[in-house]
Amino acid sequence: MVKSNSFHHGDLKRTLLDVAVSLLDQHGVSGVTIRAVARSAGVSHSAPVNHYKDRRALLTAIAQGQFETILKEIETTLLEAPTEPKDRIAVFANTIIDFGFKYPHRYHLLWRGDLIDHEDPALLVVMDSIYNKLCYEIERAVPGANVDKDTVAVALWSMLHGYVDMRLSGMFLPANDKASDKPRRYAMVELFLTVLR
Amino acid sequence: MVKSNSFHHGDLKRTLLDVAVSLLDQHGVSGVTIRAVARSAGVSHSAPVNHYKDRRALLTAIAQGQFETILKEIETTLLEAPTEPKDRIAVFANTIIDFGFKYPHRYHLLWRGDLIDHEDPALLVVMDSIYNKLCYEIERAVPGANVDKDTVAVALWSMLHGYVDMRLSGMFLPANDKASDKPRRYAMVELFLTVLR
DNA sequence: ACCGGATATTGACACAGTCTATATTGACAT
DNA sequence: ATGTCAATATAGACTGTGTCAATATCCGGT
Repeated sequence: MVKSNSFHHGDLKRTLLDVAVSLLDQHGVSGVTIRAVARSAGVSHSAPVNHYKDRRALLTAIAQGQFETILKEIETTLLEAPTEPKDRIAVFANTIIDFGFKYPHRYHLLWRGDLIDHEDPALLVVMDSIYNKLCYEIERAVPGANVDKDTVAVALWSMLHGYVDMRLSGMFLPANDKASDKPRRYAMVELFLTVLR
Repeated sequence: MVKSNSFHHGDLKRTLLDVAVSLLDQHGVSGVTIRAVARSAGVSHSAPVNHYKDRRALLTAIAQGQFETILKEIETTLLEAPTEPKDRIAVFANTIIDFGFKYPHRYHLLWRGDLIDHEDPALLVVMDSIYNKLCYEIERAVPGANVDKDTVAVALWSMLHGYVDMRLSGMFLPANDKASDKPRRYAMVELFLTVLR
């Protein structure tokens, strides 16, 4: 049941989530407290517990939603991407890096295993979807080659995550992200793609 | 001034640091609170302020010490490493990955730019030392090649950090870290090294 | 009309970081 | 030895947090 219920507050659950993302963008994850979210939504400090039992549950919901956004972005971009395998693999890289730089605090939250529930089924589903899509494109790129597809996928995603994470942390400054021309690409990604073939 | 002072407590500053690292290993960074450290050192909750003005200052000191440990480990290992450039580059990879798996909570702290002072001079010095050492070995590996050394260095370190960070976060499970035989190497690292030449 | 479950509020508790005021200690000059 | 001063340690207070329990309020169905 639980249709689009309207009570004191029309669909507070959704409102809480939106407000939480907004606070996240503005102040980072430390600014996303149950009480701050409640304040910002105009409800009592204890109202959110009916919709998210924990701070952890709230943050997990945010993460899940953001992973879904990334997945959707990858899917739509792939629709109009070239058929050249390396171009398609670059779509993953570009999407992830761009998302990280555009929404630094959201990106950081995605990998805060200490703050979110990394066993959450919905979360695992969407992460697996992204990973499997990546593996599929890698398989297309090097059909019979004697490289382990999982190794390539993990190595690539590791590089992407590590780069974004270190850059966003403010601790890794050597600025060298000159993107090249046509379809925007990062030098690092192009370098990595030379391992294929 | 400030020789090895002994007051109520012989060298409390050092004791606080040791206790903090111990708490970090046991309970993660969230367990390293000023008050918990003070309790564990047997002093009042406000005593640490004389040595570390902040929680941030304390955590920064921990991070700096750990980076120095890593640097020292790399240096000593390089002394008895083969002269083959790829082997020497692998020393960086192995040291960082191994450290991460051995001390997960310490590793995580190293990149928590929101918790430590990433402008701290001592911190920057040791990080630069590691980075420059890595660049030096990369330069040796591909002397005149038309690849940007910084791009390679950043790409490699990104991959290492991303891999360790995702594995430690508990959110990236595809287990594929089969190390190969001789000098222990990670498949991912070997894959990456194929981009050189 | 009313009843039950979902939803929201209020208040309390323990813990955190940080600040201020105060007390203690040790070294050093007199 | 005495007194002074800075470094060091303590105690207390303030605000903010997550979480829980008790209570109040509203909605949909009977």
